[in-house]
Amino acid sequence: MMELPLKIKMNEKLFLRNPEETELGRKIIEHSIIHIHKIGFEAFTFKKLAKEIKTTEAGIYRYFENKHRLLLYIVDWYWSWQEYRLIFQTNNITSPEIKIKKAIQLLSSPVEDDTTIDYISEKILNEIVMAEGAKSFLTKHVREDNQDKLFKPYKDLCVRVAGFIKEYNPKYKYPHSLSSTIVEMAHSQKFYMHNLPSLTDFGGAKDEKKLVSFLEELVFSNI
Amino acid sequence: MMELPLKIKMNEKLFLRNPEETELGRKIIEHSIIHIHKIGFEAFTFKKLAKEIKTTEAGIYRYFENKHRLLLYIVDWYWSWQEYRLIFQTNNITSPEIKIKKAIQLLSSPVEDDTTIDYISEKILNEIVMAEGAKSFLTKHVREDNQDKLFKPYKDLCVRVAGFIKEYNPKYKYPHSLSSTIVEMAHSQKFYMHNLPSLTDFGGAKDEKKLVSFLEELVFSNI
DNA sequence: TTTTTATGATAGTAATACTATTATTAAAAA
DNA sequence: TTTTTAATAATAGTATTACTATCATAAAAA
Repeated sequence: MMELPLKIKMNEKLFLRNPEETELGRKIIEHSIIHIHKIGFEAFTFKKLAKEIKTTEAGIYRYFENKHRLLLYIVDWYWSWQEYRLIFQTNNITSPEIKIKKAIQLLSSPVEDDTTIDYISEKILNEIVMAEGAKSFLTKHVREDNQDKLFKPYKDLCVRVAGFIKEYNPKYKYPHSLSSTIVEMAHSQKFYMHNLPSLTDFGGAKDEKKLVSFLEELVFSNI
Repeated sequence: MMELPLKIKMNEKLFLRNPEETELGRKIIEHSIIHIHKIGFEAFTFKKLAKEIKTTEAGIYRYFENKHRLLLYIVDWYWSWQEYRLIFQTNNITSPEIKIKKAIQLLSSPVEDDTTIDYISEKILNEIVMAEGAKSFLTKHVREDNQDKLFKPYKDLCVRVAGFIKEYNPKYKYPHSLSSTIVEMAHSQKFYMHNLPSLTDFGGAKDEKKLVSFLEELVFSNI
């Protein structure tokens, strides 16, 4: 796959100090991804992360208000990156069918590291989003967070896919719900596949192709 | 709707002392539901709950190892109750089409309190499952919990609905994935509807009917 | 009646989720 | 170059969380 310079503009409310701009900030992002992936979001603390990157707890608090904001930051980054990939891969394609298929494939296939941003591992980030992503919005403060546009990247991606669906069939009544179903299922079915396989029909490890078929059938028999 | 005596057998690994059997135990369940609903699972603590029901923190720890187990307990209770309702409502129905429709309706429609168990509010429980349910399995110890059969009620329900799908069309390749998609979407689309409406096509408050139509179309155009 | 069982009251600990202060250092502005 | 600013390191401190432990007492079962 072709690579190109990538700069994702993040919502300023996510952080206190922009982590992209400093060495320490980038280290925080890099190692929070590794660390959350390793021990899980509940066990993850700023103190542990500080130790790992040889800074102090207070040092990390200068960048992020709390660990939930940091999770939102990396999850938002992930969805922005996915939308960026989708825009790139569907560019110049006119057929809505192919665009939808591209979207499904992009969201379902195993993620490989994109080397353009060296301090973020997209592969690990993808696993975090599968396992912890829902925690970014399953809180008592969803609505305030939503008003602060903190879910914009996820919503933008869903709206884009919903747009493809509308192009394919302008009369279909539930493009947004179908779109969020695809995006969510692409991630949660994979989580189930690895952890609660009886909730899926994808037993083996190499069954991402079946997941793609499932989602494609789900969409195209509908619209 | 007709009511009948209801006794749900809970997995013994969920608790240290069976909460159904004592006054204090039932109070713990009753008020944990109310309290988690009110302040959210992250802010919920045994100390706060203890104060509410005029017992001590240590008193609650005699029943549950930690708050995650308590969440699992009430979430499991919910899915057992839903499966029970589904069994009851599809009893003597032979048409798989009608059974699937019943399932969708049961899972999507607003929940009313079932008065047979006076210390559990199914209506509130349903809202908890929409907002916090995923946290029961989005942990680093999913697999051990799964081995301990702690997700059995959820899986049983999905397997039952998958069975209806197989009855309807034995050749359909993804009955389990489609089933878990329905069950999950019935809950998460409602959550979105109230909190992140742009991810759905259900704007108004009274749009549960549209959700039912969306899910029915999703299933029947597929199988 | 004795023994078991459940609860209440209280204490204590390590870890978490922060906030605050001061000193040091590096980079930018004057 | 000097001075100012900005970023980080080092340290301390607090309230809350997530538990464990102990002992007394009341109620129920044997």
